[in-house]
Amino acid sequence: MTPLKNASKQDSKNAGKPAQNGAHKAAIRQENEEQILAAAEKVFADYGFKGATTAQIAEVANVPKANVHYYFNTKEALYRRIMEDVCDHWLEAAATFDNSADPAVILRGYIESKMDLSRARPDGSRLWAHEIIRGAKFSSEYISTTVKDWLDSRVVVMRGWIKEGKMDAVEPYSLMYMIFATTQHYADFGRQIEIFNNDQALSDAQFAEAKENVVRIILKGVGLG
Amino acid sequence: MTPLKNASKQDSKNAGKPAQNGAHKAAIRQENEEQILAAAEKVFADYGFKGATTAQIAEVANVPKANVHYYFNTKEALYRRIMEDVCDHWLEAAATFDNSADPAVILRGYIESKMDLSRARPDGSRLWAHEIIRGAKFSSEYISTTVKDWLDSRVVVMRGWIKEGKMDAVEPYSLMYMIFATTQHYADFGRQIEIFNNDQALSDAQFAEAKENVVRIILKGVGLG
DNA sequence: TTTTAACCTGACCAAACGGTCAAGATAAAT
DNA sequence: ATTTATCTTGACCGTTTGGTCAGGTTAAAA
Repeated sequence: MTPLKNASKQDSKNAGKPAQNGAHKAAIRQENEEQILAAAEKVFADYGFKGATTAQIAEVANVPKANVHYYFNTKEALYRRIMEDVCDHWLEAAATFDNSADPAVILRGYIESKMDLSRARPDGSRLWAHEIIRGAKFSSEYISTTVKDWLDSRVVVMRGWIKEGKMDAVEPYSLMYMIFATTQHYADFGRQIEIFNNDQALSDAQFAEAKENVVRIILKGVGLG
Repeated sequence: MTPLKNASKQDSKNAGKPAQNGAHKAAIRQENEEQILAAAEKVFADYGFKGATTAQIAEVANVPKANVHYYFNTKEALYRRIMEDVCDHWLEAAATFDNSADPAVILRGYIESKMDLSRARPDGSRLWAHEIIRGAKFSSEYISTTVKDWLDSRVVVMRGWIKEGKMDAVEPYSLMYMIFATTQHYADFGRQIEIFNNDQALSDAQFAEAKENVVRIILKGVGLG
């Protein structure tokens, strides 16, 4: 499988298309691309790569189907482009996991930023879930390099905390999987939570409470409470 | 949306088909149905309802496509039948959450049985994930009745524990969502965990360690450690 | 103003889709 | 032995799929 990201943003965005345009033309292109990308993210998030159709993406984007193929040659190219965006956002959340501060502060910050990401961009999380459930066909290289390197380095940091007696001797991988799972659950299983919440989406207050509960349980659970 | 389960197991299993057969014919039917169901669970788990194709199910089951439609009239009927099985298994795990014992024992037992279910039947969990991510189109009634009733009753039990000072004052819903998310993550995101584990599925020993870590973090996290 | 390059889209295509059916094969009931 | 009911499946059907393309429109460049 080819790598998810093997070209610069600019190259992949305008694959085989002009780079320099007049202001008006450029604006048209940008607006149409954004509209199609937003629609595709929704439809892919609902049905996954195989289940989504270009016709439905076009309908949601409110453009003719042929226009979708004008801006993004193939369904796969469109999917890859969106996966890049999702990965970029994930990396932003990952960056909050620095190691310049107190373990409790670091973990809290990371959990909170992942919860916020689930709240702000649930479709990205759901799309990622589809991708992994299906076997990470498009993104296994990205996971085994970028994400794994990041994860392994955090695991080293945490083993340091454990050795220094700052944290309980829990397996860092298990802890990280728990953080991934719990934070993303609020996006991926948002519909289920909504049903449990009497068919109403969580209010901002409810979500804030959930976030605080997640932080508290995990921090205390690893001896940082 | 029609209810997921509106007929007895026997009725839906042999929908419009004979109930009494000679031993040989009955054996043939049972074997073919099992083969098709097993194949369908895999394919639906990979691609979801819309993304899965009856041709692929037939290929995995090693029967002609027409035979799939002979035993299960439509793709939807086949999907519903498998969802029923998944729900039945979930109910078994749910049953381990009794309230006749110590809170720590109860929670440990429930978490462990959910982890074991993820290990033993990952496809069922992945299929459920597809169903919810997509918006619970087929199962919203089941969730809002059977599952919600079960969940709410456990929440009441936990609020009792909190009032009696046996457990920290965490929001029970947040705790349950964390248990759902973390335990199911080992099935739904199994491929990702595999990649992090140097492209090797977790060994029995690794999984047992993960299970123990999950139990320990959660129990301590809610003051039951 | 003319030319050129980009944008737009209805109509179309081959392949894949869920589902049907007639006709043959097999086994149970008579 | 004959009838009856079930199992089996290649061939087929109408629809949907991802993708193409000719020919038109629009705006930037010359």
